[in-house]
Amino acid sequence: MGKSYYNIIEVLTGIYKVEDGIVKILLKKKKTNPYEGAWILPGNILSNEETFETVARTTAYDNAGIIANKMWQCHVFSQLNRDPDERIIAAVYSVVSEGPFRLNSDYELKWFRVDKLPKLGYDHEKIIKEIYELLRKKIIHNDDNIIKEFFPDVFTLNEFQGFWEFITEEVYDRRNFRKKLITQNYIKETSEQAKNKTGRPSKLYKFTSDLEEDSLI
Amino acid sequence: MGKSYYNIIEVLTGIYKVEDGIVKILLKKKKTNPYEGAWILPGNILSNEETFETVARTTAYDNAGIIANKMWQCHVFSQLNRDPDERIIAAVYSVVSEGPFRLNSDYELKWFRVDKLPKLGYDHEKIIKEIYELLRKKIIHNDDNIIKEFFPDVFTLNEFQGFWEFITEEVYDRRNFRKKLITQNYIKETSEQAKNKTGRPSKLYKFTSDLEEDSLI
DNA sequence: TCAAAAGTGTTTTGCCTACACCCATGA
DNA sequence: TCATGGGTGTAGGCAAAACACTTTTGA
Repeated sequence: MGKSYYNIIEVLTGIYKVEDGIVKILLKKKKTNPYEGAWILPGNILSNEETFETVARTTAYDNAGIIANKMWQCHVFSQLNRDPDERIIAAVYSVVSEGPFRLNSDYELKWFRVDKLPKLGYDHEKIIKEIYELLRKKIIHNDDNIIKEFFPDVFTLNEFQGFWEFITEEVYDRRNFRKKLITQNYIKETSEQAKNKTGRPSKLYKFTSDLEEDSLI
Repeated sequence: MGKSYYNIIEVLTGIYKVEDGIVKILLKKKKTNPYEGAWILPGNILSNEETFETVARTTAYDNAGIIANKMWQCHVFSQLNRDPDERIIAAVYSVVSEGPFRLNSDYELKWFRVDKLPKLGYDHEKIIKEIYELLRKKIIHNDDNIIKEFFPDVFTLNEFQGFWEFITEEVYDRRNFRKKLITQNYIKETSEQAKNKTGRPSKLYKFTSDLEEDSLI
C-alpha cells in the first residue's frame, strides 16, 4: 500500500440524555465481525458531498429520531490503527436532547450510564471516556449554554441538583444550592407543581434567560 | 464529479507566542494564486502514513524551528467550499512555545497580534478567530496546565499580569493580583531580579508545581 | 533630583459554608 | 398518623475588592 493523500472518514455520534440526574449515552450492538456482540457508537461514513455536521445530524435522526438542535465536534481521531482492517479517521460529535426519542428498531440500541459502560468495540471505550470528560467540562462551564439542553421547559430543583452532583461528583447542601441558583438568577420558580410518587409535591422551575456561560455554581 | 468516500485533509497549525503580554500568531505569506499576497496559517497535506499530530509537529518545526511540547487539536473544518479549487478538510492544531524560534527563511513568515490580523486567505480569518477564542478559554481554565507554556522559567509579575489582562480583557489591581497569586501558591519569588529599561528592577518569579487546572484568578 | 516602574497593607464587603426543623402529600 | 421527600433561615469565616504611598534604579 503506497503513500496516498486520500482518507476515509467516519463520523461517530454520541447521543446523550439525562434520566434521574444520570447522564446516559446511546449505543448500538454490533452484529458482525470484527467485534461482533460489542457495543459501539452509532456512525456513518462521510462522503465528499457531506459535512461532518450533516452526517452527525443524520445519524442522530436515524438512530434516535431526534432533530439535534445542539451538536458539537468533540475530537477527530487520526491514529493509524484504530480499525484492524483499514485506516479510518473518526470525527466524533455529541448531541444532547431531552427527547422525545424514537429508537430505530432495525438496530439493537440501548442507553447506558456513561459511568457504567458495557464491552465496547474498536477504540470506542477510549473515545467515550475522552468525550465524556469534554462533556463534563462543557457542562461545568456551561459552554454554549449547554445545560438547558438536558432539561425540559420546567423541572424540579432536586432533579437539577442530582444532575449537577452526578457531573461534578460532589455533594451539595440543599439549602445552599437552591439559594445560590435563585439569588444569582439562574432559575426561577413557576406556579406549577410536580406530583411525585410519594411525599410533598415539588415546585417546578425554569431557567432564566440570563443563564450565562462560565457562571454556574 | 461523482460521490466518493475519499477525502483530502490539510493540517493547519496555529503557532503562538507571548511578547510583552500580547499573544501573537505566526503566519505565512502566500506567493501564488489563489489569495496571492494574503497571509495564511502554515500547514501541510496529510498522507495516509501520518496522523494529524505528526503533521502539525512537522509544520511547527519546519516553519518555526520549535519542537512542540504542548500541542492540541482545535477543530476540524469540513465545509464543502473552503477552498475554491477542491474540497479540502482542514484539521487545525495549536502549538504554544516560549521559543527559541528559528523562522524558516525560505518562506515569508511573520508574527501578528491575534487581535490585529492582516488580510487573510481562504477561510483562515474565521478559523483564527475561532481557535483564538478556544485558546482564551483554555488559558482561563488553565486546561492541560497550558499557562506555563507561554512563559520562560522565570518572569516578572507585571509581565504575567499584562498577559492575563490581555487574555481576560479586564484590568486588575496590582496589589490584589499579586496577593492572590502568592497566597494561593501559584507562583513563588526567586532570588533573581530583572533589569528593566527604566525604573526599579523587578523581582523574578516562577510557577509552583501545584499550579492546577481551573483554578486561576 | 527627577522620571519611570515596582513593591507593599489595611479595611470593608459580600459570598460560601455549616447546620436542623417543619410542611405537604398519599397510603 | 405515618412515611416519604420537599421546602426553608441564620450566623460565622474567609476570600475578594477597594484604595495610595513608598522604594529603587538610571538618566
